[in-house]
Amino acid sequence: MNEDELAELLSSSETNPSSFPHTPRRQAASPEAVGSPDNGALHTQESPLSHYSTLNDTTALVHTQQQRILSTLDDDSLLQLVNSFHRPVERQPILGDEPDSGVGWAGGADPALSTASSPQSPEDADSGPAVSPPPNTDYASYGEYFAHKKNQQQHRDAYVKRLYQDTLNNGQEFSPIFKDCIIYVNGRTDPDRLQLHQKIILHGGQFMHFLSGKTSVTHIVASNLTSKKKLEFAKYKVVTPAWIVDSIAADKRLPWQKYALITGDEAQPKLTLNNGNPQRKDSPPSDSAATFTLDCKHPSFLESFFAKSRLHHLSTWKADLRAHFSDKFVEHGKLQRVSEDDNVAIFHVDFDCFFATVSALSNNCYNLHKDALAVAHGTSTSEIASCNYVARSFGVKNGMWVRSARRLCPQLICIPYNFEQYEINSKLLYQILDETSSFDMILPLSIDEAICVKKLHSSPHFDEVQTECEQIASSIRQRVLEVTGGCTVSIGCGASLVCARLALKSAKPDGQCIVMNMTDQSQIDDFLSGVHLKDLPGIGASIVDKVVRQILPEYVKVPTIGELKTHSSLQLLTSKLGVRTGRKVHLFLSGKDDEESCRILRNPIDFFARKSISVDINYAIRFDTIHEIDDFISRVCDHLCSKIMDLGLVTPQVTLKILRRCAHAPIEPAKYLGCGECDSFSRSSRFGLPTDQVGLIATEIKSSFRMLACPPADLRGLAIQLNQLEKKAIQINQQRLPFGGLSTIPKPVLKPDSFNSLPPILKEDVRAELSKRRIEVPQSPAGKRKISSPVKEYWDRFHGKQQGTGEQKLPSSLDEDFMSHLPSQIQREIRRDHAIVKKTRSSVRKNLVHKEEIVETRKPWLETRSTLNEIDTFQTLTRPREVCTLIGAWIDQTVSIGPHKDDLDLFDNYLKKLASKNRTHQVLLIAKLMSSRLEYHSTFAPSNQRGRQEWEEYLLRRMTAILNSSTKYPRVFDI
DNA sequence: CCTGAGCCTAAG
DNA sequence: CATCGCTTAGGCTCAGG
Repeated sequence: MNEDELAELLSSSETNPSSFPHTPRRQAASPEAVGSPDNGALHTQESPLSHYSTLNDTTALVHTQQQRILSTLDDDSLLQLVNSFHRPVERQPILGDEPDSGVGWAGGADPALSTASSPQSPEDADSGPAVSPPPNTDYASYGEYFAHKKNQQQHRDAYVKRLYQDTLNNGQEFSPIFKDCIIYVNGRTDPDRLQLHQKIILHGGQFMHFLSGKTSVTHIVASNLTSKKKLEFAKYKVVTPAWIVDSIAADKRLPWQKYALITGDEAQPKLTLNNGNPQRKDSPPSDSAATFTLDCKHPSFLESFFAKSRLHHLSTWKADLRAHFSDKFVEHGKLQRVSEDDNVAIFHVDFDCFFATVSALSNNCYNLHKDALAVAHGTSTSEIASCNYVARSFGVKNGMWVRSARRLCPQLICIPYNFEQYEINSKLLYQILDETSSFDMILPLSIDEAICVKKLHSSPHFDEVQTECEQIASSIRQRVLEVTGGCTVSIGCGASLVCARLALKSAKPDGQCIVMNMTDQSQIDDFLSGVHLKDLPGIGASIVDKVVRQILPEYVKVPTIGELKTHSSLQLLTSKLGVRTGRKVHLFLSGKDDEESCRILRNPIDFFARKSISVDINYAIRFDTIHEIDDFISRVCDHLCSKIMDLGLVTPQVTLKILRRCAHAPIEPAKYLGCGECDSFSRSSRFGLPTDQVGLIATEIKSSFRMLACPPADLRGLAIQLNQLEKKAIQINQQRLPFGGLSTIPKPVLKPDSFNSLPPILKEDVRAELSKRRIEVPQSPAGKRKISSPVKEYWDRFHGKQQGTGEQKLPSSLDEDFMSHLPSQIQREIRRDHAIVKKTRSSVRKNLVHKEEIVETRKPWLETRSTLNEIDTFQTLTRPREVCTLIGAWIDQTVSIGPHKDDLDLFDNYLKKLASKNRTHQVLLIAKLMSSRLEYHSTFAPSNQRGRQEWEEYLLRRMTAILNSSTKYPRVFDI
C-alpha cells in the first residue's frame, strides 16, 4: 500500500458506512459487483475498501502501512486530516428531537428511500464506523444523508488534492482538465480505480464513488462492459481509462468520442458523415453537450443548464471582468480617478451584434452582410440571442422567438452558440484597448462592451480634440477588425457617459461618432432633441410608459428628449417618476450624467465591488415533491457557498425568491419548459453572524420556502441570493503568545469531535501518532452522544461547571456565536425573550418559590384572555403577529405550572382548523415558535421542569400528530 | 423620520 | 425534438417603531 492508497482510503472510507472493514462478497468483475444505477444507493456501492481484502484478510497490514504513512505527515497535515473527517451536523431545532419535522410530517418517509435502508445486513451493523449517524435522527431523509456523504467525500477529495499540489507541484494547481466532469469508474481498470481517482481529482474532476438514481455522472470510465451494462450505460459517455491518461499527457481534455467504449450508433458522433466538410448546418455542437435529459431533478442539471444559458454566461463574464479589474488595481496599487473638474473624453466601445458575428465567423460559411443570421438553440420558441443587421432589416430583434422571427424573415438562418469563441474575441478586444496607450482607464461593462476614459489636459481647441478622438477610434476599429478576422466594433465618444452612449447608438453598425466639439448647450440640445427616450441609459420600457402616460400629452407618439424637455420640469419628473429617477432623467435631458453613473468614473473600485451573489433558475423547473425541491436547494446553496468561500466572503442575509405559476396560467406554457406566466414572491432572513456555511444557509432557505407555501408542482422558478457580502474575518484560534509570537501561520487545532469522527480503523493509529507528537488526544466518550439542539448545547456550555452547585446563573447577554447558528426567525424570538426575561428575572424566581400554590390554583389561562374569546379572529389568522404574541405569553406564564387542559383543547381545535384549511405551514411556524420558546425557558429558567415537561409533551404528541394528520398539506405538497 | 422587507426596473 | 427565461445593483413603496 502506498500513499495513493491512503489517500483513497481517507477520501472514501465513509462511502459505505455499513461495511467497514468489510470482506467483499463479490468479485469486482462480475456483473453484480457494482450494481445497477436503479438498485438504490446503499447496497450497490462498491465498498471502497474491498480491495484490501486482496492484500490480506486481516486489518493488521493496513494498520502497519497506515502507521507508516501517518508518521510521514507533518503536524499540520495530520491535524487537518483528522479534522477533515468532522463536519458539524446540520441542526434544526424544531420540535424537540425531530430535527426536520418540517419534512418528516409533510408526507411520511419516501418509500424509495426507506427501501434503501433495508439492505443493511445485520452482520455489518456492529462494524460500522462511529461516524455513521443513525437514520432518522440527524438527517431529514436518506437523500440528505447521502448529500452529506457526498459532501464529505468532496471535502476530502479537495484536501487530498491540496496535499498533492503542495507536495508534488509546488502548491500550484494541476491543470483542471476534468473541470465540470463527474466521473465514475466501473469495474476493473488499468490504471486501477485508485490511480484514476487521484488523477481525476487532481485535474479538477469530481469522482463519484457510486452510481445511483439520484447521483449521476458525466462520464463513466470502464475497460470492458457486459452487454447488460452497455445497455444500462447507453445514455452516458462511457470511455476507456486511456481517455484519462491521454488527456493528462496532452494536458487538455481530449474528445471523449475517440475513447468511447460503446460504439453503437447513438454513441458515434455524426462527424464522420461530413468529414472534410466543416459546414454542418443545424447540427448540434458535437462534444461536451452530451445527450443529457434536461431534468431539474438531475444532480448536474444546474451545470448543464448554465453551460448553455446565454444569460448565465453574460452575467458570469461580467462578474469575472469586474473582479479582474479590481484585482489588477490591487496589484498595481494605483488607480487613476476622474474627479469632477476633469475634462474627459469617454469612448464607448461595443461589438456589433457580437454573438451573431462571432458565431457566423467561426462557422465560416455565411455571408454576414447578405444572409439573415440569428443565434439560437432551437427552432420555434427558442429565443434569439443576437441577430445580424440583415435580419434586423426585416424587423427581427434580439430576444424574439425564432418562430416569430421566421414569420418576419422566412429565410432566417439560425446558427448555434459558440461561447468559447465569444470569450476569445472579447479578450482580443480588451487586449487591443490595453495596448492603446491613449486611455487613462478602461472600464469593462460586459463581454462585448467597454468604456475607455481619456483625460483631456486643458486643451481648449475642441477641433484638435475632436480630430484626435476620431483617430483613436478609427485605429481601434481597424485593429479589432484585423485581429479578430472580421468582427466590427462601433465607438461612440463624448464628454459624458450618456453622450458617449448616445453617440455609440448613432454610430452603429460598424461606425464611430465623436461628439466632442460641442461648445455650447444649444448644440448638445440639438444632438439630443431627436433621441428616443428609450435610448437613454437606465430608461426602459416601464419608465417610458410612465412618462408617456403621465407627462407627455397623448398625441406624442414617439417620446423624444426634445419633447420631454419642453413638456416637463424637474419637479414634475420627480413627482411622477420618483425622486432619484426623476432627477436622473432631468440631468439626461441636458446631456449630463446622473450621480449614480458618475460613480463608475470617480470610484470604480467601489462601483465594481461585489455586494451580493445569487443563482436564479427560471427554466425547466418542474418538481413533484418538496423533497426534490429541498435537494435542489441544497445543490444551489452548495454552488453559492463554494463561490463565496473561494472569494473569502460571508453573508449575514439570504433571500429566497420563487416564481409560482399563476392560477389561471396553463400547466405547460407555450415555451418548452419555460416558466410561463408567474407570480413572484420573496423572503429574506438574517443570520446573527455572517456565515459561509452551506448547512446554515440551506436550512434557512428551505425554511423560507415552506413559509412561502408554494405547492411544489406550481413552482416555476427559484432564486437564492446571498446579500450584503463582507470579508470573512480571519479567525484566530490560538491565544497570542505573551512574548509576541513570531509565527504568523495559525496552526490547525484538533477539533474535539474530529477524532471521534474517524473511522475505527484509523482511530487507534491516529491516537498513537498524536500522542507520539504530544498532541492532546481527546477521550472517547462513554456512550453514543446524542446530538443536542443548539439551545441545549448552549445550556450545557453555560452550566457545565456549575451544574452540581444548584446555583442557577442567568447570562446577562446573548452569545452571538451561538445565536448565529439559529434560524433567524428563532433568533428574533430569543432576542425578544431575552429582553423580557432580563426585566422579569426576579418575578420568575418568585413564581418558582410559590410553585405549589400556583399549581393548586391554576385556571385556564387562555380562556381568560380577551383574544381567546375572539377565536374567530384567531382562526382566520388575519393577525398572525397577535396570535404569536398570545402564544408566547401563554407559554411564558404557564411554563412553570404547565398549560391548562381547557386551554389546550381550545388551542388544539384552532390548530386542527388551520391544518384543515391548508395552512399547515402556519402550524409549523407556531410549532417552531413554541419549541424555541420552551428551549429558551429551559436555558434561562431551568428549574420549572414540570410545566415545561407538560408543554414539551404536548408539542411532541399533539402538535406532531396534527402536523402528520394534516390531509391538506400532503395533498398539496406531495402529489 | 429612519429602517428594512418585498417588490420592480434595467442592463447585456 | 423542443430548449437552456441570468445576475447584479439600485430604486420605489409601504409598514412599523
